[in-house]
Amino acid sequence: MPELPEVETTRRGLAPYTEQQVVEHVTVRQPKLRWPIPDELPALIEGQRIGTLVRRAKYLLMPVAEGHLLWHLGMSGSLRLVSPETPVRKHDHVELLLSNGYALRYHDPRRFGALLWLQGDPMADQRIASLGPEPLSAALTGAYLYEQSRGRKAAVKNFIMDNAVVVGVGNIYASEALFLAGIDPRRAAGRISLPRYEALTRAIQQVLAQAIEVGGTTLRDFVGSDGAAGYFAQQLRVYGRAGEACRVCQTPLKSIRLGQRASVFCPHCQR
DNA sequence: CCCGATTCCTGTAGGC
DNA sequence: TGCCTACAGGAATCGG
Repeated sequence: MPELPEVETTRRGLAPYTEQQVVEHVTVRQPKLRWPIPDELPALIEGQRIGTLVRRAKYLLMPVAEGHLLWHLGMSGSLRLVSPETPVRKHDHVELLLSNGYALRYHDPRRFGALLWLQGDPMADQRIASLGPEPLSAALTGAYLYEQSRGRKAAVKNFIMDNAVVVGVGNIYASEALFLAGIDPRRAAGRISLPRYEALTRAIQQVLAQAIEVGGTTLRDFVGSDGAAGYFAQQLRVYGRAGEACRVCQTPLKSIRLGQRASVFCPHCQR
């Protein structure tokens, strides 16, 4: 389940091997991803040079010629660099043959990911333009979240997972950050104080920065690596631990559903 | 505008 | 051992 740290780790791993390379050939084996891969995409990028990779939210932007490839890893997608002779696996949907001899392969069993073409300025695309601030930028502050949340009745967990509010906070990191900040995930977003949003901001930044660090050490080598998810290595405090003891107070962690997804929290530490 | 429900997909885990 | 079902979830879209 690639969240922001995994996408950032992917960007860092791929950049040295893809930037300034020419896309010699494109193979699309399965165009039916979250959105269909445009038929004209191979013709648009073959023979073109790849520029500097940029991550925005959980999107990976790859500038090529007069536009950008927009990758999204969904929840089971991965990008890896292999020798073109490496046998193609089930669910290897797209392959870019690069001028340095590497093949960039997109693998995605659940096909929740996407590969789109953005002509011209990527910021003109609605799905990019409508995104909230990056969580690790100075734009995310307690005051910002406090202001954005006034009058909103949705649960705070759903609020911080809203990409129009702040990007890159998926179920895992939302759960972990709310635990660190001591906030009950069910609380109405509009009824949480400024100091608590300041604590929540610090918690979001802490869990994401830590995960990038871990990913950076375990996923550094994308060449020939299988891209095993690095964040599993980190100590999760609540996510996936329903019924187990809270690491702080030993109270059994509770699991509820918020916005159609599992939310685990400590009923004693989070209020 | 806001918010909750639904949808896409397949591998895995748990029950029997 | 094998069949069946529930669950995992990012983000667009729709309905109230």
